[in-house]
Amino acid sequence: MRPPRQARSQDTLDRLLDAAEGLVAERGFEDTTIAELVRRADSSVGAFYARFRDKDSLLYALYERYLEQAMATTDVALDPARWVISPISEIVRKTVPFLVSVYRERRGLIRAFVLRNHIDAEFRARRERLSHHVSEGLSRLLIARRSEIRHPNPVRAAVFGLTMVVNTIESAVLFGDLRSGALTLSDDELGVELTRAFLAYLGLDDFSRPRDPEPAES
Amino acid sequence: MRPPRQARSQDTLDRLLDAAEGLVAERGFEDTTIAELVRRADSSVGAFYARFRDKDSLLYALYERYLEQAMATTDVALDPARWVISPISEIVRKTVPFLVSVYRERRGLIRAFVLRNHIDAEFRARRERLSHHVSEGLSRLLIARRSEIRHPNPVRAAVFGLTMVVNTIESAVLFGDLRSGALTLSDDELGVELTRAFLAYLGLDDFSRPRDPEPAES
DNA sequence: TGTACATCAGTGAACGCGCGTTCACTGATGTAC
DNA sequence: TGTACATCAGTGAACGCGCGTTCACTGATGTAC
Repeated sequence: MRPPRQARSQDTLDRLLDAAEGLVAERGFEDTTIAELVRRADSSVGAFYARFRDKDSLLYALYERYLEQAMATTDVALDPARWVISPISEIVRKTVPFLVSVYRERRGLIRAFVLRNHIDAEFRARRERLSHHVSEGLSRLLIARRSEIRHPNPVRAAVFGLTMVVNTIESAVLFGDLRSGALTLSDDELGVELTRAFLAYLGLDDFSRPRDPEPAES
Repeated sequence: MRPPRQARSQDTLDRLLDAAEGLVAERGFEDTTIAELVRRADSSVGAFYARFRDKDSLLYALYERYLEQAMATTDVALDPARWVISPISEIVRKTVPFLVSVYRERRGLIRAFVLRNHIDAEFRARRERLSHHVSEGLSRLLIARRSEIRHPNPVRAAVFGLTMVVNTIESAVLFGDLRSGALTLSDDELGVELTRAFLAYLGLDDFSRPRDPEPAES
């Protein structure tokens, strides 16, 4: 992507990226044509190719922009200062449903990225940066509480558990699995089951074992 | 797909399907051209269009053939007679790694189907038949052993747990996640972790809780 | 058993459609002196 | 402060490539009488 030299072209670039994000979210990348994109951005085919080498590098640019945002969101969500007095169960109970909501909000865009990831190794390499960042942040929190975890390898449990959670969110939210057929779940129910699964997999001492009954009133 | 009327054309059809399966497994559906397909099948473009309405219906035909086989495999693998004396832990411990190996063996073909599922609702509808069949079979086994399960809704646990397992196998085996980066797992390790996760999620009474020590020798 | 005709099967060159990309040109902005 | 020139920015019609699909034609197989 050639950087703009004048404010005017920076403006054009912003309009192109915004229009692209909208179109990609609505109809996917393949079904977005350059002609339609420049029409929506009030620009022109030539202006597009002055900034981008080809259509693909547009998707790369969108992905970079998205990855930056996602990393920032991760930093906030997994900031240790935010969870100082929280046990793992609370962290997971709040973080997993939040992740579901993030995927839901940017469904179309993330879907386009995931589809591309499936067939493009270069794209996967960029995602790896984000995965690594998220795994680091989550591991940091969980490892500080490793005494709660009975899984023999807490780091592996954190990373693998997160992978399972993300994969399932992707299939459910992005591709509509679990929305019909034998088992149909709302986003809330999805969050609940994923939380349960993650906690159980980590092997929390106090999870999925019958709680002690509350002390009687009298 | 127009059915053949002569043995000769049945033969051609078989060659077309076999060649197609090979090519699709090697390079995916989009990157398989009709020209290449008929060359490999020792056939011709016209012969192809005498059987198939268009390129897409070829993939549908391959999918039907695959679904039949997968259902048959499921019937064998989840046959209650095979597991009469087995507790859930044994069923899961053997079934999950088997599932990993099935995905590994037919990686390319299944990958093409999954990619198509992501963008084609008609395709998803056909998969639903298989999903349902597998869920039924698994639920049958687990429900007969429901006293082992502490998850409040054993049927949901079986179906949702299976979904998580399948999603993770797809991302790992079909798309090479977990093959580099923070966490790298072999197929065997993948099977082990998925088994652990599934059993923990079901909430088996005797799972992921420290075993009683073996009685001392003396 | 043979003949005529209908239908099935197969061939591959040619067509055509959809888009991504190029390119010749006009206008705007920056810079040297 | 003004002039000349270079570079940046923008325009959109035209091009062209890759493949899926068609179609006019030849040959093989089945069937009626």
